Amino acid sequence: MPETPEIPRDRNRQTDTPPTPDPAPTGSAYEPAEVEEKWYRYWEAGGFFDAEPDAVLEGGKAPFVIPMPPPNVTGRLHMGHALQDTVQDLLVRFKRMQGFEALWIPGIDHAGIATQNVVERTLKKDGVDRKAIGREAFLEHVWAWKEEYGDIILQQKRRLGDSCDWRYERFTMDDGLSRAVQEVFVTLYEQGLVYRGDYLVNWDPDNQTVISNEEVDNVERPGSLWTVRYPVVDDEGNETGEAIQIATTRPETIPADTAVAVHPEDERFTALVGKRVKVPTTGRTVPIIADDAVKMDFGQGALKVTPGHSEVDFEIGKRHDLETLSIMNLDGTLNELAGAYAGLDRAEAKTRIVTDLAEAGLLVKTEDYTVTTPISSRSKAVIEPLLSPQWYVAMEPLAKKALAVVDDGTITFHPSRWANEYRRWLEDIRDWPISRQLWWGHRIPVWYPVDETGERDEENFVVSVDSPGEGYVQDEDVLDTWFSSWLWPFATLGWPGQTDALKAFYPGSVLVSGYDILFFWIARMIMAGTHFLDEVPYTDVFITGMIKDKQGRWMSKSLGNGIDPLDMIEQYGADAVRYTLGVLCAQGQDIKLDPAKFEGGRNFANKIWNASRVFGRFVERDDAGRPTEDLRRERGFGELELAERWLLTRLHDTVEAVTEALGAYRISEAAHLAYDFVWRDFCDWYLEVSKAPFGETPSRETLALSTEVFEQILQLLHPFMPFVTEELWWTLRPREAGDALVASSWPAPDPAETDAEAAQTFATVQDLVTAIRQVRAQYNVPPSQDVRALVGAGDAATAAAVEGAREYVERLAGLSDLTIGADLEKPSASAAVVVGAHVVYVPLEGMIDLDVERQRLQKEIDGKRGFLAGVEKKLQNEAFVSRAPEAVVAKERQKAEDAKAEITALEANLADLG
RNA sequence: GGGCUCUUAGCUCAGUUGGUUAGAGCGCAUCGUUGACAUCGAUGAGGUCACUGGUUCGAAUCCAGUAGAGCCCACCA
Repeated sequence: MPETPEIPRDRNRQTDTPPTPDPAPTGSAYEPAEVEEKWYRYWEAGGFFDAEPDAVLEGGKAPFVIPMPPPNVTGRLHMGHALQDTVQDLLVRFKRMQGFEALWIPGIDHAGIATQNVVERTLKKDGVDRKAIGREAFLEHVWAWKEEYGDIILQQKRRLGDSCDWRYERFTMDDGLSRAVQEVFVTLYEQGLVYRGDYLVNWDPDNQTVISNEEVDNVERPGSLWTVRYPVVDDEGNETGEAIQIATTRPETIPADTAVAVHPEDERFTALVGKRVKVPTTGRTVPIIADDAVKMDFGQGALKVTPGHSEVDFEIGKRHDLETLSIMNLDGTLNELAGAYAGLDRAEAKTRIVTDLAEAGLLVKTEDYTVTTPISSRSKAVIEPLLSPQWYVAMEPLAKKALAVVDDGTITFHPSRWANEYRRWLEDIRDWPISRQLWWGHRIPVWYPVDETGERDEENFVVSVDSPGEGYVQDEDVLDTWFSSWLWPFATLGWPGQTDALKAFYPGSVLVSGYDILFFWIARMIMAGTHFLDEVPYTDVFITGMIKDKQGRWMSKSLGNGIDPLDMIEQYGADAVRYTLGVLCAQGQDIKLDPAKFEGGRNFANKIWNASRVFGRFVERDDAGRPTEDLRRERGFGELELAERWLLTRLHDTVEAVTEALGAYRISEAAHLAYDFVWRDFCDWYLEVSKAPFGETPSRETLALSTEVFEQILQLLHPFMPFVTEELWWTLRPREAGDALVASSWPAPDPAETDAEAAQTFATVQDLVTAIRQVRAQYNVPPSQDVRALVGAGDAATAAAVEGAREYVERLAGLSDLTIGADLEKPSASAAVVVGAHVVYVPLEGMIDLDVERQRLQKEIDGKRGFLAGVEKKLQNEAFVSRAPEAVVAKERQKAEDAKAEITALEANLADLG
């Protein structure tokens, strides 16, 4: 049995003193570099990311599990990782705070071809040739390379703040996973789902390996379409003078033709079917056959059949029992079957053959033609369809199960349209060629008997994890990289061992990935999970958009348009990068990324930092700078001031909305909601209103409430911006060691501490303040100059409400005097603004230009009238009043009334101006 | 050849089941250095939601079509 991975069982939360936060920041700007590293070290060493099977199995905690898409061992962190990791970490931290036993499993993929190429190139620089040193020595080099560079990307992920449980870290080539891979191969073979087949494969002549369909890109390229004469011959082999014209884009494969095909219903050729033609460039004659696959309207209506080098032709060949000639070597040169062209590279051969055809008078014409060319997505080499024996997985039985779990809703895709893509692929799936002609990878567990001469018996192989014993040699090939990564969600937990980790954390919760590996990986993981464990690997799949450059192009080395996330972290801070990516992560559209966008995140982090200083500097501290006093609110909700009741109400609503949005993977929305609350509500209004006047210390009650709300702000923002929030967390009040923000609970404001009426009143205050500021701006009243204002309230009750908020309005609008009354005498030479049920007069003796004010009022009145007209038209519409819901109609009526009152007030003021 | 997505302010994009006078960030304009923050504050300008038609009392939102942009599948040699 494979080794069960060693996962420590004790939660090891640090009890040492946590790092010292900067207690009384003196600079005006937040410096992320100083705080990020120390907190990450504290979190990791303190075991704050640890997830324990026992907590689930015995503690009754609900698990939340995300398998990290393992980055390639050759990889460096790029923006795609940064985006996906941000989402994953956000979810993991959020769920962890919500009380889930949250596990994010990290690891690395061995990335067969990519790694082999990298190491091969490195060796070549030192003059070492892979083939010369042999398999064993080469693999030693690869392992050495892996040991040296293999975990760079995981270190980089730490910079981003990834809260993985690193104790679970795995590598797709480690012992446990290797064992799992081999067993899966054997199991599938025993189930009849792995087989060896001799078919046309996608051959990459550069890397000299087969690749799967998914690894091939079809690229349109300018090329040529040549029309070639194939002379018809009689039974004796003499040319009859007739000929069939054939259009082809691949004249270099002519020597491998084994038939010429026409459509059975094509009357132009009916008489010729059954006769033979002479294949140009070779003396061979081949039959003219009839097959449905031929398109009558393409070229001259006749097709050369080359079963050894074309998939369609291969199928035709099977139907007509044609010979399959393979004229190409594995390196893309032609072999001896190509006669005179043997030894030439395929491109060279093409040119030569065209020239020779022309000389022989067999070339009818050459046309420009756009050729769809298969390209290896990795090496960019033109793929050659070649006949080659390979190992395959029969996919249909696996696909059926994987389809069922999406159809029945066990797995949900976000956004849902990806489920359709997924279905489309699975419903029309082809068998998966899994063998690769590489050295770096999982060796195929197939053993061939060898005789004394060393001859391998290809027929009587044994499929087994371990060698059957003396006299057997193992298959030289390795398995496709994806054949190990499709086991990732459970192999990382110790499968096929029945470990506690597996019991506790399988099935997982969410997979976050880009759509680029939907087929490669996501779909196959679901197949593997449902097939081998009878359970889905996760219930939710969140598909992110792909990161493009500013102009919408893919980021690539050749274009040099990549943005290095580490540079961005250095420049703006990890929190800024994370927050910005969170904002941009809306509903799976691709993201055009301009590095300047990170400024927004940086500014937000800075804003939070500075906000804490408004009240944070009044917190008493010891010599080490730690807060010594635990300020707690003593007043009940009802005793709080208006602004405080409003703030708590907004906090409650915001937390609720953010929680809901995160739960539904609406990351961008959650980010915006939190931002608005922190910046607009907390900073712009609450802090401005509650700030102590110059030279005064705010009351303890004010400090207590500010601390309380800010603490929840930090919790709310922590999944987005873990570093700055953790740093500030320790500056608010004395905390026990280990009482870190990362381990705190997701905020849950008391629904009883909300007050819709207070919120309404405060909104009126905001409107009044804004209105007065508008007047000040309109008339360029400098902030240093105090003005008076008069608020005429509609009735005594609203007047009283505004009276209660008098101080706010005075302070925020810069008023020297505020008169409030239900029935005010309007001062002369004043600007008038209507705010809901209130009219605000701002006396501007000497500052006001009556003409300008008249114009402004008229414009305002016209606007309101236009609006009113629209509303009244709606209300006069019998159909609207009778068919629209009552609430909607009532709302419209209210709008009309408000507009009328506002117009009346404004008109009165206009009249007063004379 | 099939399928999917996108088109909303100068730019980049939000807009959940159809009901706001259509929003944000950046940019732009005007004003602002007394103790959180100029990585800031206040105020403002800026949109017939690609186009056409339909459904509906009501459409940026639903349906059909048109035009652009992009992506994914597919054996037209």
